[in-house]
Amino acid sequence: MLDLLGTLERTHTCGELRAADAGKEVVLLGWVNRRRDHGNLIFLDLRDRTGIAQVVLDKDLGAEAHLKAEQARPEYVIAAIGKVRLRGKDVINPKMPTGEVEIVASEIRLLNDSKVPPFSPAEDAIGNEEVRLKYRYLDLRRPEMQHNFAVRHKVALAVRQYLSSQGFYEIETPFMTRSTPEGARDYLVPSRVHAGEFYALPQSPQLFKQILMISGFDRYFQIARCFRDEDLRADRQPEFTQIDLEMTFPQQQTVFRVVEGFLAAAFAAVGIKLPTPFPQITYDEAMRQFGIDKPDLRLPGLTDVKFAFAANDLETLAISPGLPIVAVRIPKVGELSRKERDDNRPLFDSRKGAKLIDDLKRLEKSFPDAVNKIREVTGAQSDDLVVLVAGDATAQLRMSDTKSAGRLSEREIAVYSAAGNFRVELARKYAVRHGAFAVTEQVVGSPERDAGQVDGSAAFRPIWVTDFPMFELDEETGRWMPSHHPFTSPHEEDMDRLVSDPASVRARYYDLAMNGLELGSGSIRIHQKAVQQEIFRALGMSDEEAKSRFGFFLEALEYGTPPHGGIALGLDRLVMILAGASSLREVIAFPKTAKAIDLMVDAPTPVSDMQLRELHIRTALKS
RNA sequence: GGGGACGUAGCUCAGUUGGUUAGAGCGCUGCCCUGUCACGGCAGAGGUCGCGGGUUCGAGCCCCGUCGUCCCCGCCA
Repeated sequence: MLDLLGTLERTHTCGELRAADAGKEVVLLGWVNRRRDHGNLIFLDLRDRTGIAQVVLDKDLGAEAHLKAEQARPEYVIAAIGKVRLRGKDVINPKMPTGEVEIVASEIRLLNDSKVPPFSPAEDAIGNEEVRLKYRYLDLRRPEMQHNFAVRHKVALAVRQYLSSQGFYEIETPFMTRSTPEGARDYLVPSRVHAGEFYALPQSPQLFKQILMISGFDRYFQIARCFRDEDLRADRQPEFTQIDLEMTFPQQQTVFRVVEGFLAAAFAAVGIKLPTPFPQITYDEAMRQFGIDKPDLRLPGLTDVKFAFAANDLETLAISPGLPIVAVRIPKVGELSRKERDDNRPLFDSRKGAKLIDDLKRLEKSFPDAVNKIREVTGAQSDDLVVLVAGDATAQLRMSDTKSAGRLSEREIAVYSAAGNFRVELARKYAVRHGAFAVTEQVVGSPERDAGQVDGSAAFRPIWVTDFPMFELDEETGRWMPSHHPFTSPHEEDMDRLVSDPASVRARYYDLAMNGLELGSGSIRIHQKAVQQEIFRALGMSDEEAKSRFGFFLEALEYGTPPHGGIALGLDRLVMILAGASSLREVIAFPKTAKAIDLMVDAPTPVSDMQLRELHIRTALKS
């Protein structure tokens, strides 16, 4: 028989009781985490969001309460009414925050029972994502998940407070909008009223926020849901949340200061000091130093070692003399065995003409001076792993090697990124040995975070990457594509090369990377209609096409559009970093599987013919 | 669209060269137990080996197909 709550009210949460509360009459409400039944003495661990408290039932002190406790099972919802008591010295549990006290219950009410759960929220070790996602409410009861969402809440709140203090208005934009067939695939919403027509869910509020600037709101932000119908990854969900902001009259640095401000506030909210300002690097420099546009600064970058070789060395080694030679150094990994090197070979991408030299010992036999210089210039300690990446002189490639004004050529980028990606792979594989990632885990898991400010300067390494190329060549179509989106402003002094040398045009586009993850990207936008039209043309879009897709926006640009710019940061990814999680699913309450299915509500589903008829839709499925 | 890993009790997993009645730990049920906190002790229940087909005297194990979960490539302006 279940009991009624009646007029009972909670006096304390389970996690808050301390020695100072001894003697208080309390009412605790929560879930039975565990029951330890000693016969005439029963211990119930009562759990709520705040923690766990031990409730004691002594048959001699109350047979009725004891009987209720005997009936209680894991995940029953109960009320424990009684008195807080200091535990005896020998039965204090130092592992629990509430371990110095216990509640001697005079009454237990069983408010609800529970089937035996498919897995226990009380257990630390949890597997099988399928079961976790199906019974998501049980999974979310686990303290770890509760913690992740506490972090998420605190971060979102800190961001709102900071941005509000800087004059930003939070303004919502529509979920049902128009499809703009660039970029990712849209999720579509059929219109009942307009047969055969569809709304699209926004991939981002991009054009709306620009129009809010045209509308004179000066500074806008939104914690905005975005939708992209593309295949999933551990760090990609079909719907995700961005901290989206836009402001009028910004310099790039203005945007940076705002973002640094709210990130520092967000980190502070979870007890971590994040130093500002963040370092900045241009895209070209990032490629040269890290071989990737989202550098992980927790490990050393690439080192240019071309100087160490003479021209005929390169010939002997079949290395392209015109391409860079860089060293990848991973500290403390030690010398690799033949087998380890063979195992690592598939992690190296040689498809675009990059060549890996991973046996420095062997190289040293023929080129002792070169290897010496390399060890010196990379600052390699004796237990550091060093490998070389260069251009393969024997590679047959149909890739343009034309350099445009001062920028990296495609083949140079190919060598750098082969090295950069290999660096990331090695870093991931040998994380235990180099220990650079453990620093982050330590800070994330540090219990001192609640008390005060933990130094995050070594654990979290943000960096701004600036001056991306305006366009990228689409290898399939041979068309120039915008690196970011077509509303990004080119550098004013590069404008005259839009047609003559598009590859050399730099965009006022910037990324924020942290620990090798892309956290966000933004740009200073185009605010003059003529420039916007020119960009559309450079992208191979006819004026008619531009008008039919973005006519409303081009028109808005005609009515006094102020210079403006902004950025969007992935809230889910940010929380993932701060929670020390390895998947977005750990920080999204109701995520979808890799096939974009919600296992709890079982979505998507077929709908009735009636519904389809109203929407003027017929499915093309073969039955 | 492609590649890889996994799928055996409610959960985590073992299962040898294809061979009799498929195991362990946790959980669950019952009984015992007054200081446990991953309580302990005794006894017990619990299996469509993801699903379908094939090979074989015989399949959890081999083959083909299929479904699901995860990771990656493509994709994600």
